[in-house]
Amino acid sequence: MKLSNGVEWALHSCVTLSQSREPVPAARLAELHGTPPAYLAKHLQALSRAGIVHSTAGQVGGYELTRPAAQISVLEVVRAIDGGEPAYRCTEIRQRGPLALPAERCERPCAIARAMAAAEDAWADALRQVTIADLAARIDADSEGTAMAAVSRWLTAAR
Amino acid sequence: MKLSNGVEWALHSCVTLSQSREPVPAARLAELHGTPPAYLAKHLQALSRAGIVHSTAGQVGGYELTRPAAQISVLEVVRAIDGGEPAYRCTEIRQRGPLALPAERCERPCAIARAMAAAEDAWADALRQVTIADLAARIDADSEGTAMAAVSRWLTAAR
DNA sequence: ACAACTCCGACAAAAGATGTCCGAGTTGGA
DNA sequence: TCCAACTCGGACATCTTTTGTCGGAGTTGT
Repeated sequence: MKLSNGVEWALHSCVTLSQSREPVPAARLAELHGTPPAYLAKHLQALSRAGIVHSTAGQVGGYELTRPAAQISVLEVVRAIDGGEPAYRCTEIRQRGPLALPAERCERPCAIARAMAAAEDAWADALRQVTIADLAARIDADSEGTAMAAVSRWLTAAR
Repeated sequence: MKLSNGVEWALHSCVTLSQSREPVPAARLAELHGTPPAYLAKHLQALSRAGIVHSTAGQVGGYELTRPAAQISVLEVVRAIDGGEPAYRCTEIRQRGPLALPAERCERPCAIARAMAAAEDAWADALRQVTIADLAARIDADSEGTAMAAVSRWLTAAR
């Protein structure tokens, strides 16, 4: 079970975007994070499709959050990048082989699938309760209140 | 984020093994579950390396559980197949780019990594509380007490 | 001692993720 | 009104991971 690497870049990008009210180009975000520019842009497109960020073209274009950072959960970002499909998907083993069950007795999911789904629900709930604003606040607290100000300063100064 | 397909086969195999006190060959399990025999054997080897099952060679050989099914958690099986590495692993973005933090201020994990790790802990806790015996009992309950008996009967009869 | 059965690690094929490129559209200025 | 520069967006290679397969080594019962 491996999570796409772009999830990390997307989360950092959202935290960065929460510190700027002007649109930020993808190339600027890539420079700040030290990532391949074109590939980061690909993931930002996924965020745009999910309705998390809004893209404006043109000379002063770029990406910006569609909502306040406190209303964007980490789960939303992860789902946008990684896709909403569950990590464990049942192949319905019980309907194959010499002891195959008839399809009419398989309306409820398999007990194994239920257990795996419950675990994934717990994982999703944990991510749903954390917002982008929370992440920004925690990162700021880790650096004693200097990190977010530095990001905001760099975003406007580099223009 | 995708979980290996072999996890499902391994869990079903463990439930099946819990119903037999004699060793069961990998080919027999593959026939029962309708899976590629050689590939299932590969995953059973992983379970053997993790100390969950014990393999005996020879004419009447096969796989059997090393412990009572009530003492084997689902998490153990998942970890044995999928590997214990966390799904989200931090690339330390904060140490790259123009606003890179010095390494000595990065002893604690990044706030984003902490949030993701907490979610994975919740996922692992959910799977740790379910045992192979629980799965067998639930599958049996779903089929009104006929499934496990049928498995046990098929395992001995097909010999 | 033999023969048959088992597991086990090394070898290909397929899929997904990663990374890159150029075109379409839009905006600001002349 | 036109132009030029900048932006995003989807289509195109490259690469790692997963999936799947095979024959060999070892062990057990006859």
